[in-house]
Amino acid sequence: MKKQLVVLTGPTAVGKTKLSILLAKAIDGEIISADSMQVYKYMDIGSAKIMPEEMEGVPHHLVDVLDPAEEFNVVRFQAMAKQAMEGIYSRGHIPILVGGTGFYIQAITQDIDFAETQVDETYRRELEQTASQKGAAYLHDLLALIDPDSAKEIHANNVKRVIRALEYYHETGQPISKHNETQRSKASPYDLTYFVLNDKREFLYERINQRIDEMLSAGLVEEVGALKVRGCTRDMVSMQGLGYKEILDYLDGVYTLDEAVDILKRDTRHFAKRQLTWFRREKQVIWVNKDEFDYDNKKILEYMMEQINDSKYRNIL
RNA sequence: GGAUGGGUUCCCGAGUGGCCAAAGGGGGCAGACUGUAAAUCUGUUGGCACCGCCUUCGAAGGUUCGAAUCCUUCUCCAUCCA
Repeated sequence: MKKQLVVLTGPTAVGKTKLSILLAKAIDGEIISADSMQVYKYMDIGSAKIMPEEMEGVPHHLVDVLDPAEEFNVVRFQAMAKQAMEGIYSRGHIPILVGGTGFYIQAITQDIDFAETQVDETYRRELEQTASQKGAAYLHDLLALIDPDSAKEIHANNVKRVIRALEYYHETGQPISKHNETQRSKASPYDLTYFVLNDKREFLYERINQRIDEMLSAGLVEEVGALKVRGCTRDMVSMQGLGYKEILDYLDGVYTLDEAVDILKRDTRHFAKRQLTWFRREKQVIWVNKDEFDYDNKKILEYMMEQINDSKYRNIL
């Protein structure tokens, strides 16, 4: 029998965190954060991290556990999340995956099998250098030689993904396109209920702008300044987070504060759009449009409970 | 009151007689995504009955086979002189 798993996601600033607490209490769940930034310590304001007093006693996992200098990626997330889930199941609780990183969620719900190879940093750097010296097209041609399918799918300008495809072949001797294909066709090993909380686009954008203003008055600049003093630099994964990279640029004199804030707001809006695109593509998601519930979390929760109770039936279909 | 520069598609901004529904950028919208994913990348952006037609370049007239581009008047903005 499949184990139960609940996912609560949605675009940034839509209100996932608050709802997640209600949900966790209602189903006796524990929360696993599926968020690439909230894992990091000292990054509270910019990542809109939930604070201990807001948790209301609901156990949270993968929040505030890594140092900003540490690298984080899907594979690591997957391993940590799976481990947390084991603990949760053993306690007889239901894991609730909460967060906006669609890829991370997919890594769990589809149980993607990432080849357990070691990333060869030297090779990666080599490819990066080749790209900057001989151009993206050259690298893409290289990929076409060993994995024409991937070359067809990945745009030449998307250097990061071209590099990963090349890297994958280098590590495994297999084309990544083939690997992707087999992974894609897998069914979820969980009794899954996957919610996407959403709101009207204009309201969402408004909330994003508003939230960033709040972050600023809560001391975002100071937070980033402190990280800088700590030795955080742009090339760290943690400093690629929205709010961090822009404010870092401001502190480095690349932009004025106003410019940095405008860019941050815009990029966050763009991000929200990308998230939505991702979720639209996911199968078996249950869209929860806030306006259809009069923006009443109680009504939303009621609906979610129904869906969770129906999930067993639904997952057999 | 006078002089000069200027009003271009959602915004900024090129365009100075045909190759202009109009470069480029931004924003918006849409999409991709299987070890950096809050990353990275792509497409599209006047309307339609869409290989063609219609509406657009401050407004109204005019010149011309033909105008966003030339002329006239008006109007608004900016700067300068009074």
